[in-house]
Amino acid sequence: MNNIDLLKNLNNKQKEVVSEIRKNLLILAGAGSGKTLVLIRRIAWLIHKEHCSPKSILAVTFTNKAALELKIRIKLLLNNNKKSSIWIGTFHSFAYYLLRIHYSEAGLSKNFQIIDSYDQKNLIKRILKKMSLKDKIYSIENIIKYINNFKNNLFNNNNIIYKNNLHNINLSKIYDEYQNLCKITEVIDFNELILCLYKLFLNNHNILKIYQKRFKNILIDEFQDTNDIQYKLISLLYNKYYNTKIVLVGDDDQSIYGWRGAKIENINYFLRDFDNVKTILLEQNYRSTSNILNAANKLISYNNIERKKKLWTNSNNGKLISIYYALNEFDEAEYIAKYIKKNFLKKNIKLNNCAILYRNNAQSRILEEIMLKFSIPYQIYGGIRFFERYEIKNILAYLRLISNLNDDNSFERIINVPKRGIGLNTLKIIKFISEKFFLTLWQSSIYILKNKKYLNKKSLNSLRKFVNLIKKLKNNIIEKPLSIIIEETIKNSGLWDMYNKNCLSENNFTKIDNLKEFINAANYFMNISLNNKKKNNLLIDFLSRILLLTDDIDFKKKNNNCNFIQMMTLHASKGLEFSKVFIIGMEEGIFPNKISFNEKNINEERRLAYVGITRAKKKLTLTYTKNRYLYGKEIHSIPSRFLNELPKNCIKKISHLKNKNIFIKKNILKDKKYFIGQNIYHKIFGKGIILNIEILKNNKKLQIKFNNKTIKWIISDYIQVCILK
DNA sequence: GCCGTCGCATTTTTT
DNA sequence: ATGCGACGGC
Repeated sequence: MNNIDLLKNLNNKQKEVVSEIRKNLLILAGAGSGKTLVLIRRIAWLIHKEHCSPKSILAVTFTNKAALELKIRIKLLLNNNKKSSIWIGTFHSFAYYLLRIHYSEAGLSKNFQIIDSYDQKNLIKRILKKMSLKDKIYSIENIIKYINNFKNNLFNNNNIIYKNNLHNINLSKIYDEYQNLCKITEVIDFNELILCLYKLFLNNHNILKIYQKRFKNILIDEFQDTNDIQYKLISLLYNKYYNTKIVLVGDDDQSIYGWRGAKIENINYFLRDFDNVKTILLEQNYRSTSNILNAANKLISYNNIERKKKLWTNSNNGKLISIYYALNEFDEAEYIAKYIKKNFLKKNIKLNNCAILYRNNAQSRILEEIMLKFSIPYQIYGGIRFFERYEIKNILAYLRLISNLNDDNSFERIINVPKRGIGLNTLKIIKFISEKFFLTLWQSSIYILKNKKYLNKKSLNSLRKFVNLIKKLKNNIIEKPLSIIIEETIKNSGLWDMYNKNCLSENNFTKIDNLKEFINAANYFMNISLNNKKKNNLLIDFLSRILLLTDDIDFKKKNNNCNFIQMMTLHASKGLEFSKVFIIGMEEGIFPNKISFNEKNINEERRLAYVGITRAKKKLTLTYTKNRYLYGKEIHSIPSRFLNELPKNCIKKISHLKNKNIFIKKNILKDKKYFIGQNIYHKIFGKGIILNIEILKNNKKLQIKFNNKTIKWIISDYIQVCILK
């Protein structure tokens, strides 16, 4: 391999990225500008042209999927069958990897486990219950935000200050208790992973030095989505006297994780804090038609922020962007289903290159329903992930408990699953003792079994049975392969029987299926870690690793050759591309989401729309509805402001609403019903539209927006249905 | 201790 | 519409 190959088919800017090795680089890479290709070529360049050791390269991606893609493509390019020693992964897996090695210097226990956001929530719930704080300020969402912000911003929690000082005191009490419980149950959360590594480096210069010396080439992808602590971590790893070279790749227009603490400003900080930085703009888009690109550019220009770059393309106009106005979300889904039938299935065109994107996961439900009805094969990314399923959580809890008896989270989860006669009262006693003597729930149970006075005979018996079961399961794991351990734990714990008993019910059938799938996952994991030296740690490693892998390694045989339409949230679509893209629910309140109706957040929503639009290569369809069911009620929707921000010459509007309106009107008149969005007439106030309906005893109360823009609640008796064209 | 029922609140995005 | 917590009857 020579340098000519590595620069082949690249534009001048791209060539610069691949071959400029004397400077730190800030690459502002627009959507579809060949970013991944360039990254891969650069890594190859470092190895082949500059003779850097693969071990000197650290490549951090945002998701595991991106990491996997990078790994595969590099392997292909390097034509190398050996296991590559380039370190590629997410910040979280990087932190995990190092903390496993340096656990003791980091102040962690040897077998520490990671908790995901679900466990985090449970833990906080338990703390709140214990402290009996009921105020709305102590809602779980708020507490999670507080704790995560606290960690992401290195304890500078300036943005959360409540007027009432008691709140601050309580919040910090909750925080301390949370940290304390994590410590004694030997678990750490996602943010703590990064924070812990940061502190490790900060307090142990000898360790930091090892990695500064090793990682001379640092590449960070999706830099716009890094947070404070990640930025600090990068800064620590960088040592100009060791000649470290950093390449940051990002796109300020695609920053969509502000709610998770991501700071676009990091891009500017990098320019401010680092020497010898060269900024390179990748502005040529190789993905989309110019209609799609123009629409994206126009839309994002409404953010009124100075634009660092502007995408352009050589490709032709292509098809117009369709905007479909649907009656409601069912009509919306049916339109897509019919489109797919007509343009894909009947023509035998594969669906893989086709995606439906939505703002929130709940929107996928109707889609699923309709796709099933029209027999269109689909595949959903995200949503309830495999490892978040109830049955999987249960087996995970058993495995975690037997590898760490002090894992209270897991203990509490499965002490009575399946039912074994240990109810709330027994649990209360166990908790009471644990608090009194500063014991974990497991230790407390042992204590109670010794000092029989705390429980009656029946309860004691049930508890003893449980403790013995766990001991038996624990003894069983010695000297056995991982998948066998898991299989036997599923069977011996009683979980299998619990779901198998009435497997006639569809629900339990899939649950059993998922458990089998979980065993497969363990097998898969065993195979890829075959060269691991220590078998004892395999279970512990497996349990933590899978939490970090949640997003993409869906063990349900994802086969790219299969013919499925892809469905996912806009967030999940980042970094992907499809020939044909639908974005649904283009309505105020949904997209942009109503929680984001302020300037800062609206900008992020707009960037999200930008991300969605730029996923499309050839054809884009946006849909919105007239009415939508929300929280069990039908509401009248208002078209998303983003629709108005698209250039008129790039779009084409489609609606079959007129026909549908007439059809419905007939029904309504027959049933004497009112519906939201219906046009009505009032003797005094004139014409108006129904916004909301409330049912009274004998008639209905209607909220109506009249043509003079006033909104009133009116009893239905005084209203006449008005037939409009 | 278990199970069914009622009423209440809750709907953003994810490593 | 769904899901969770509280409550009461068995």
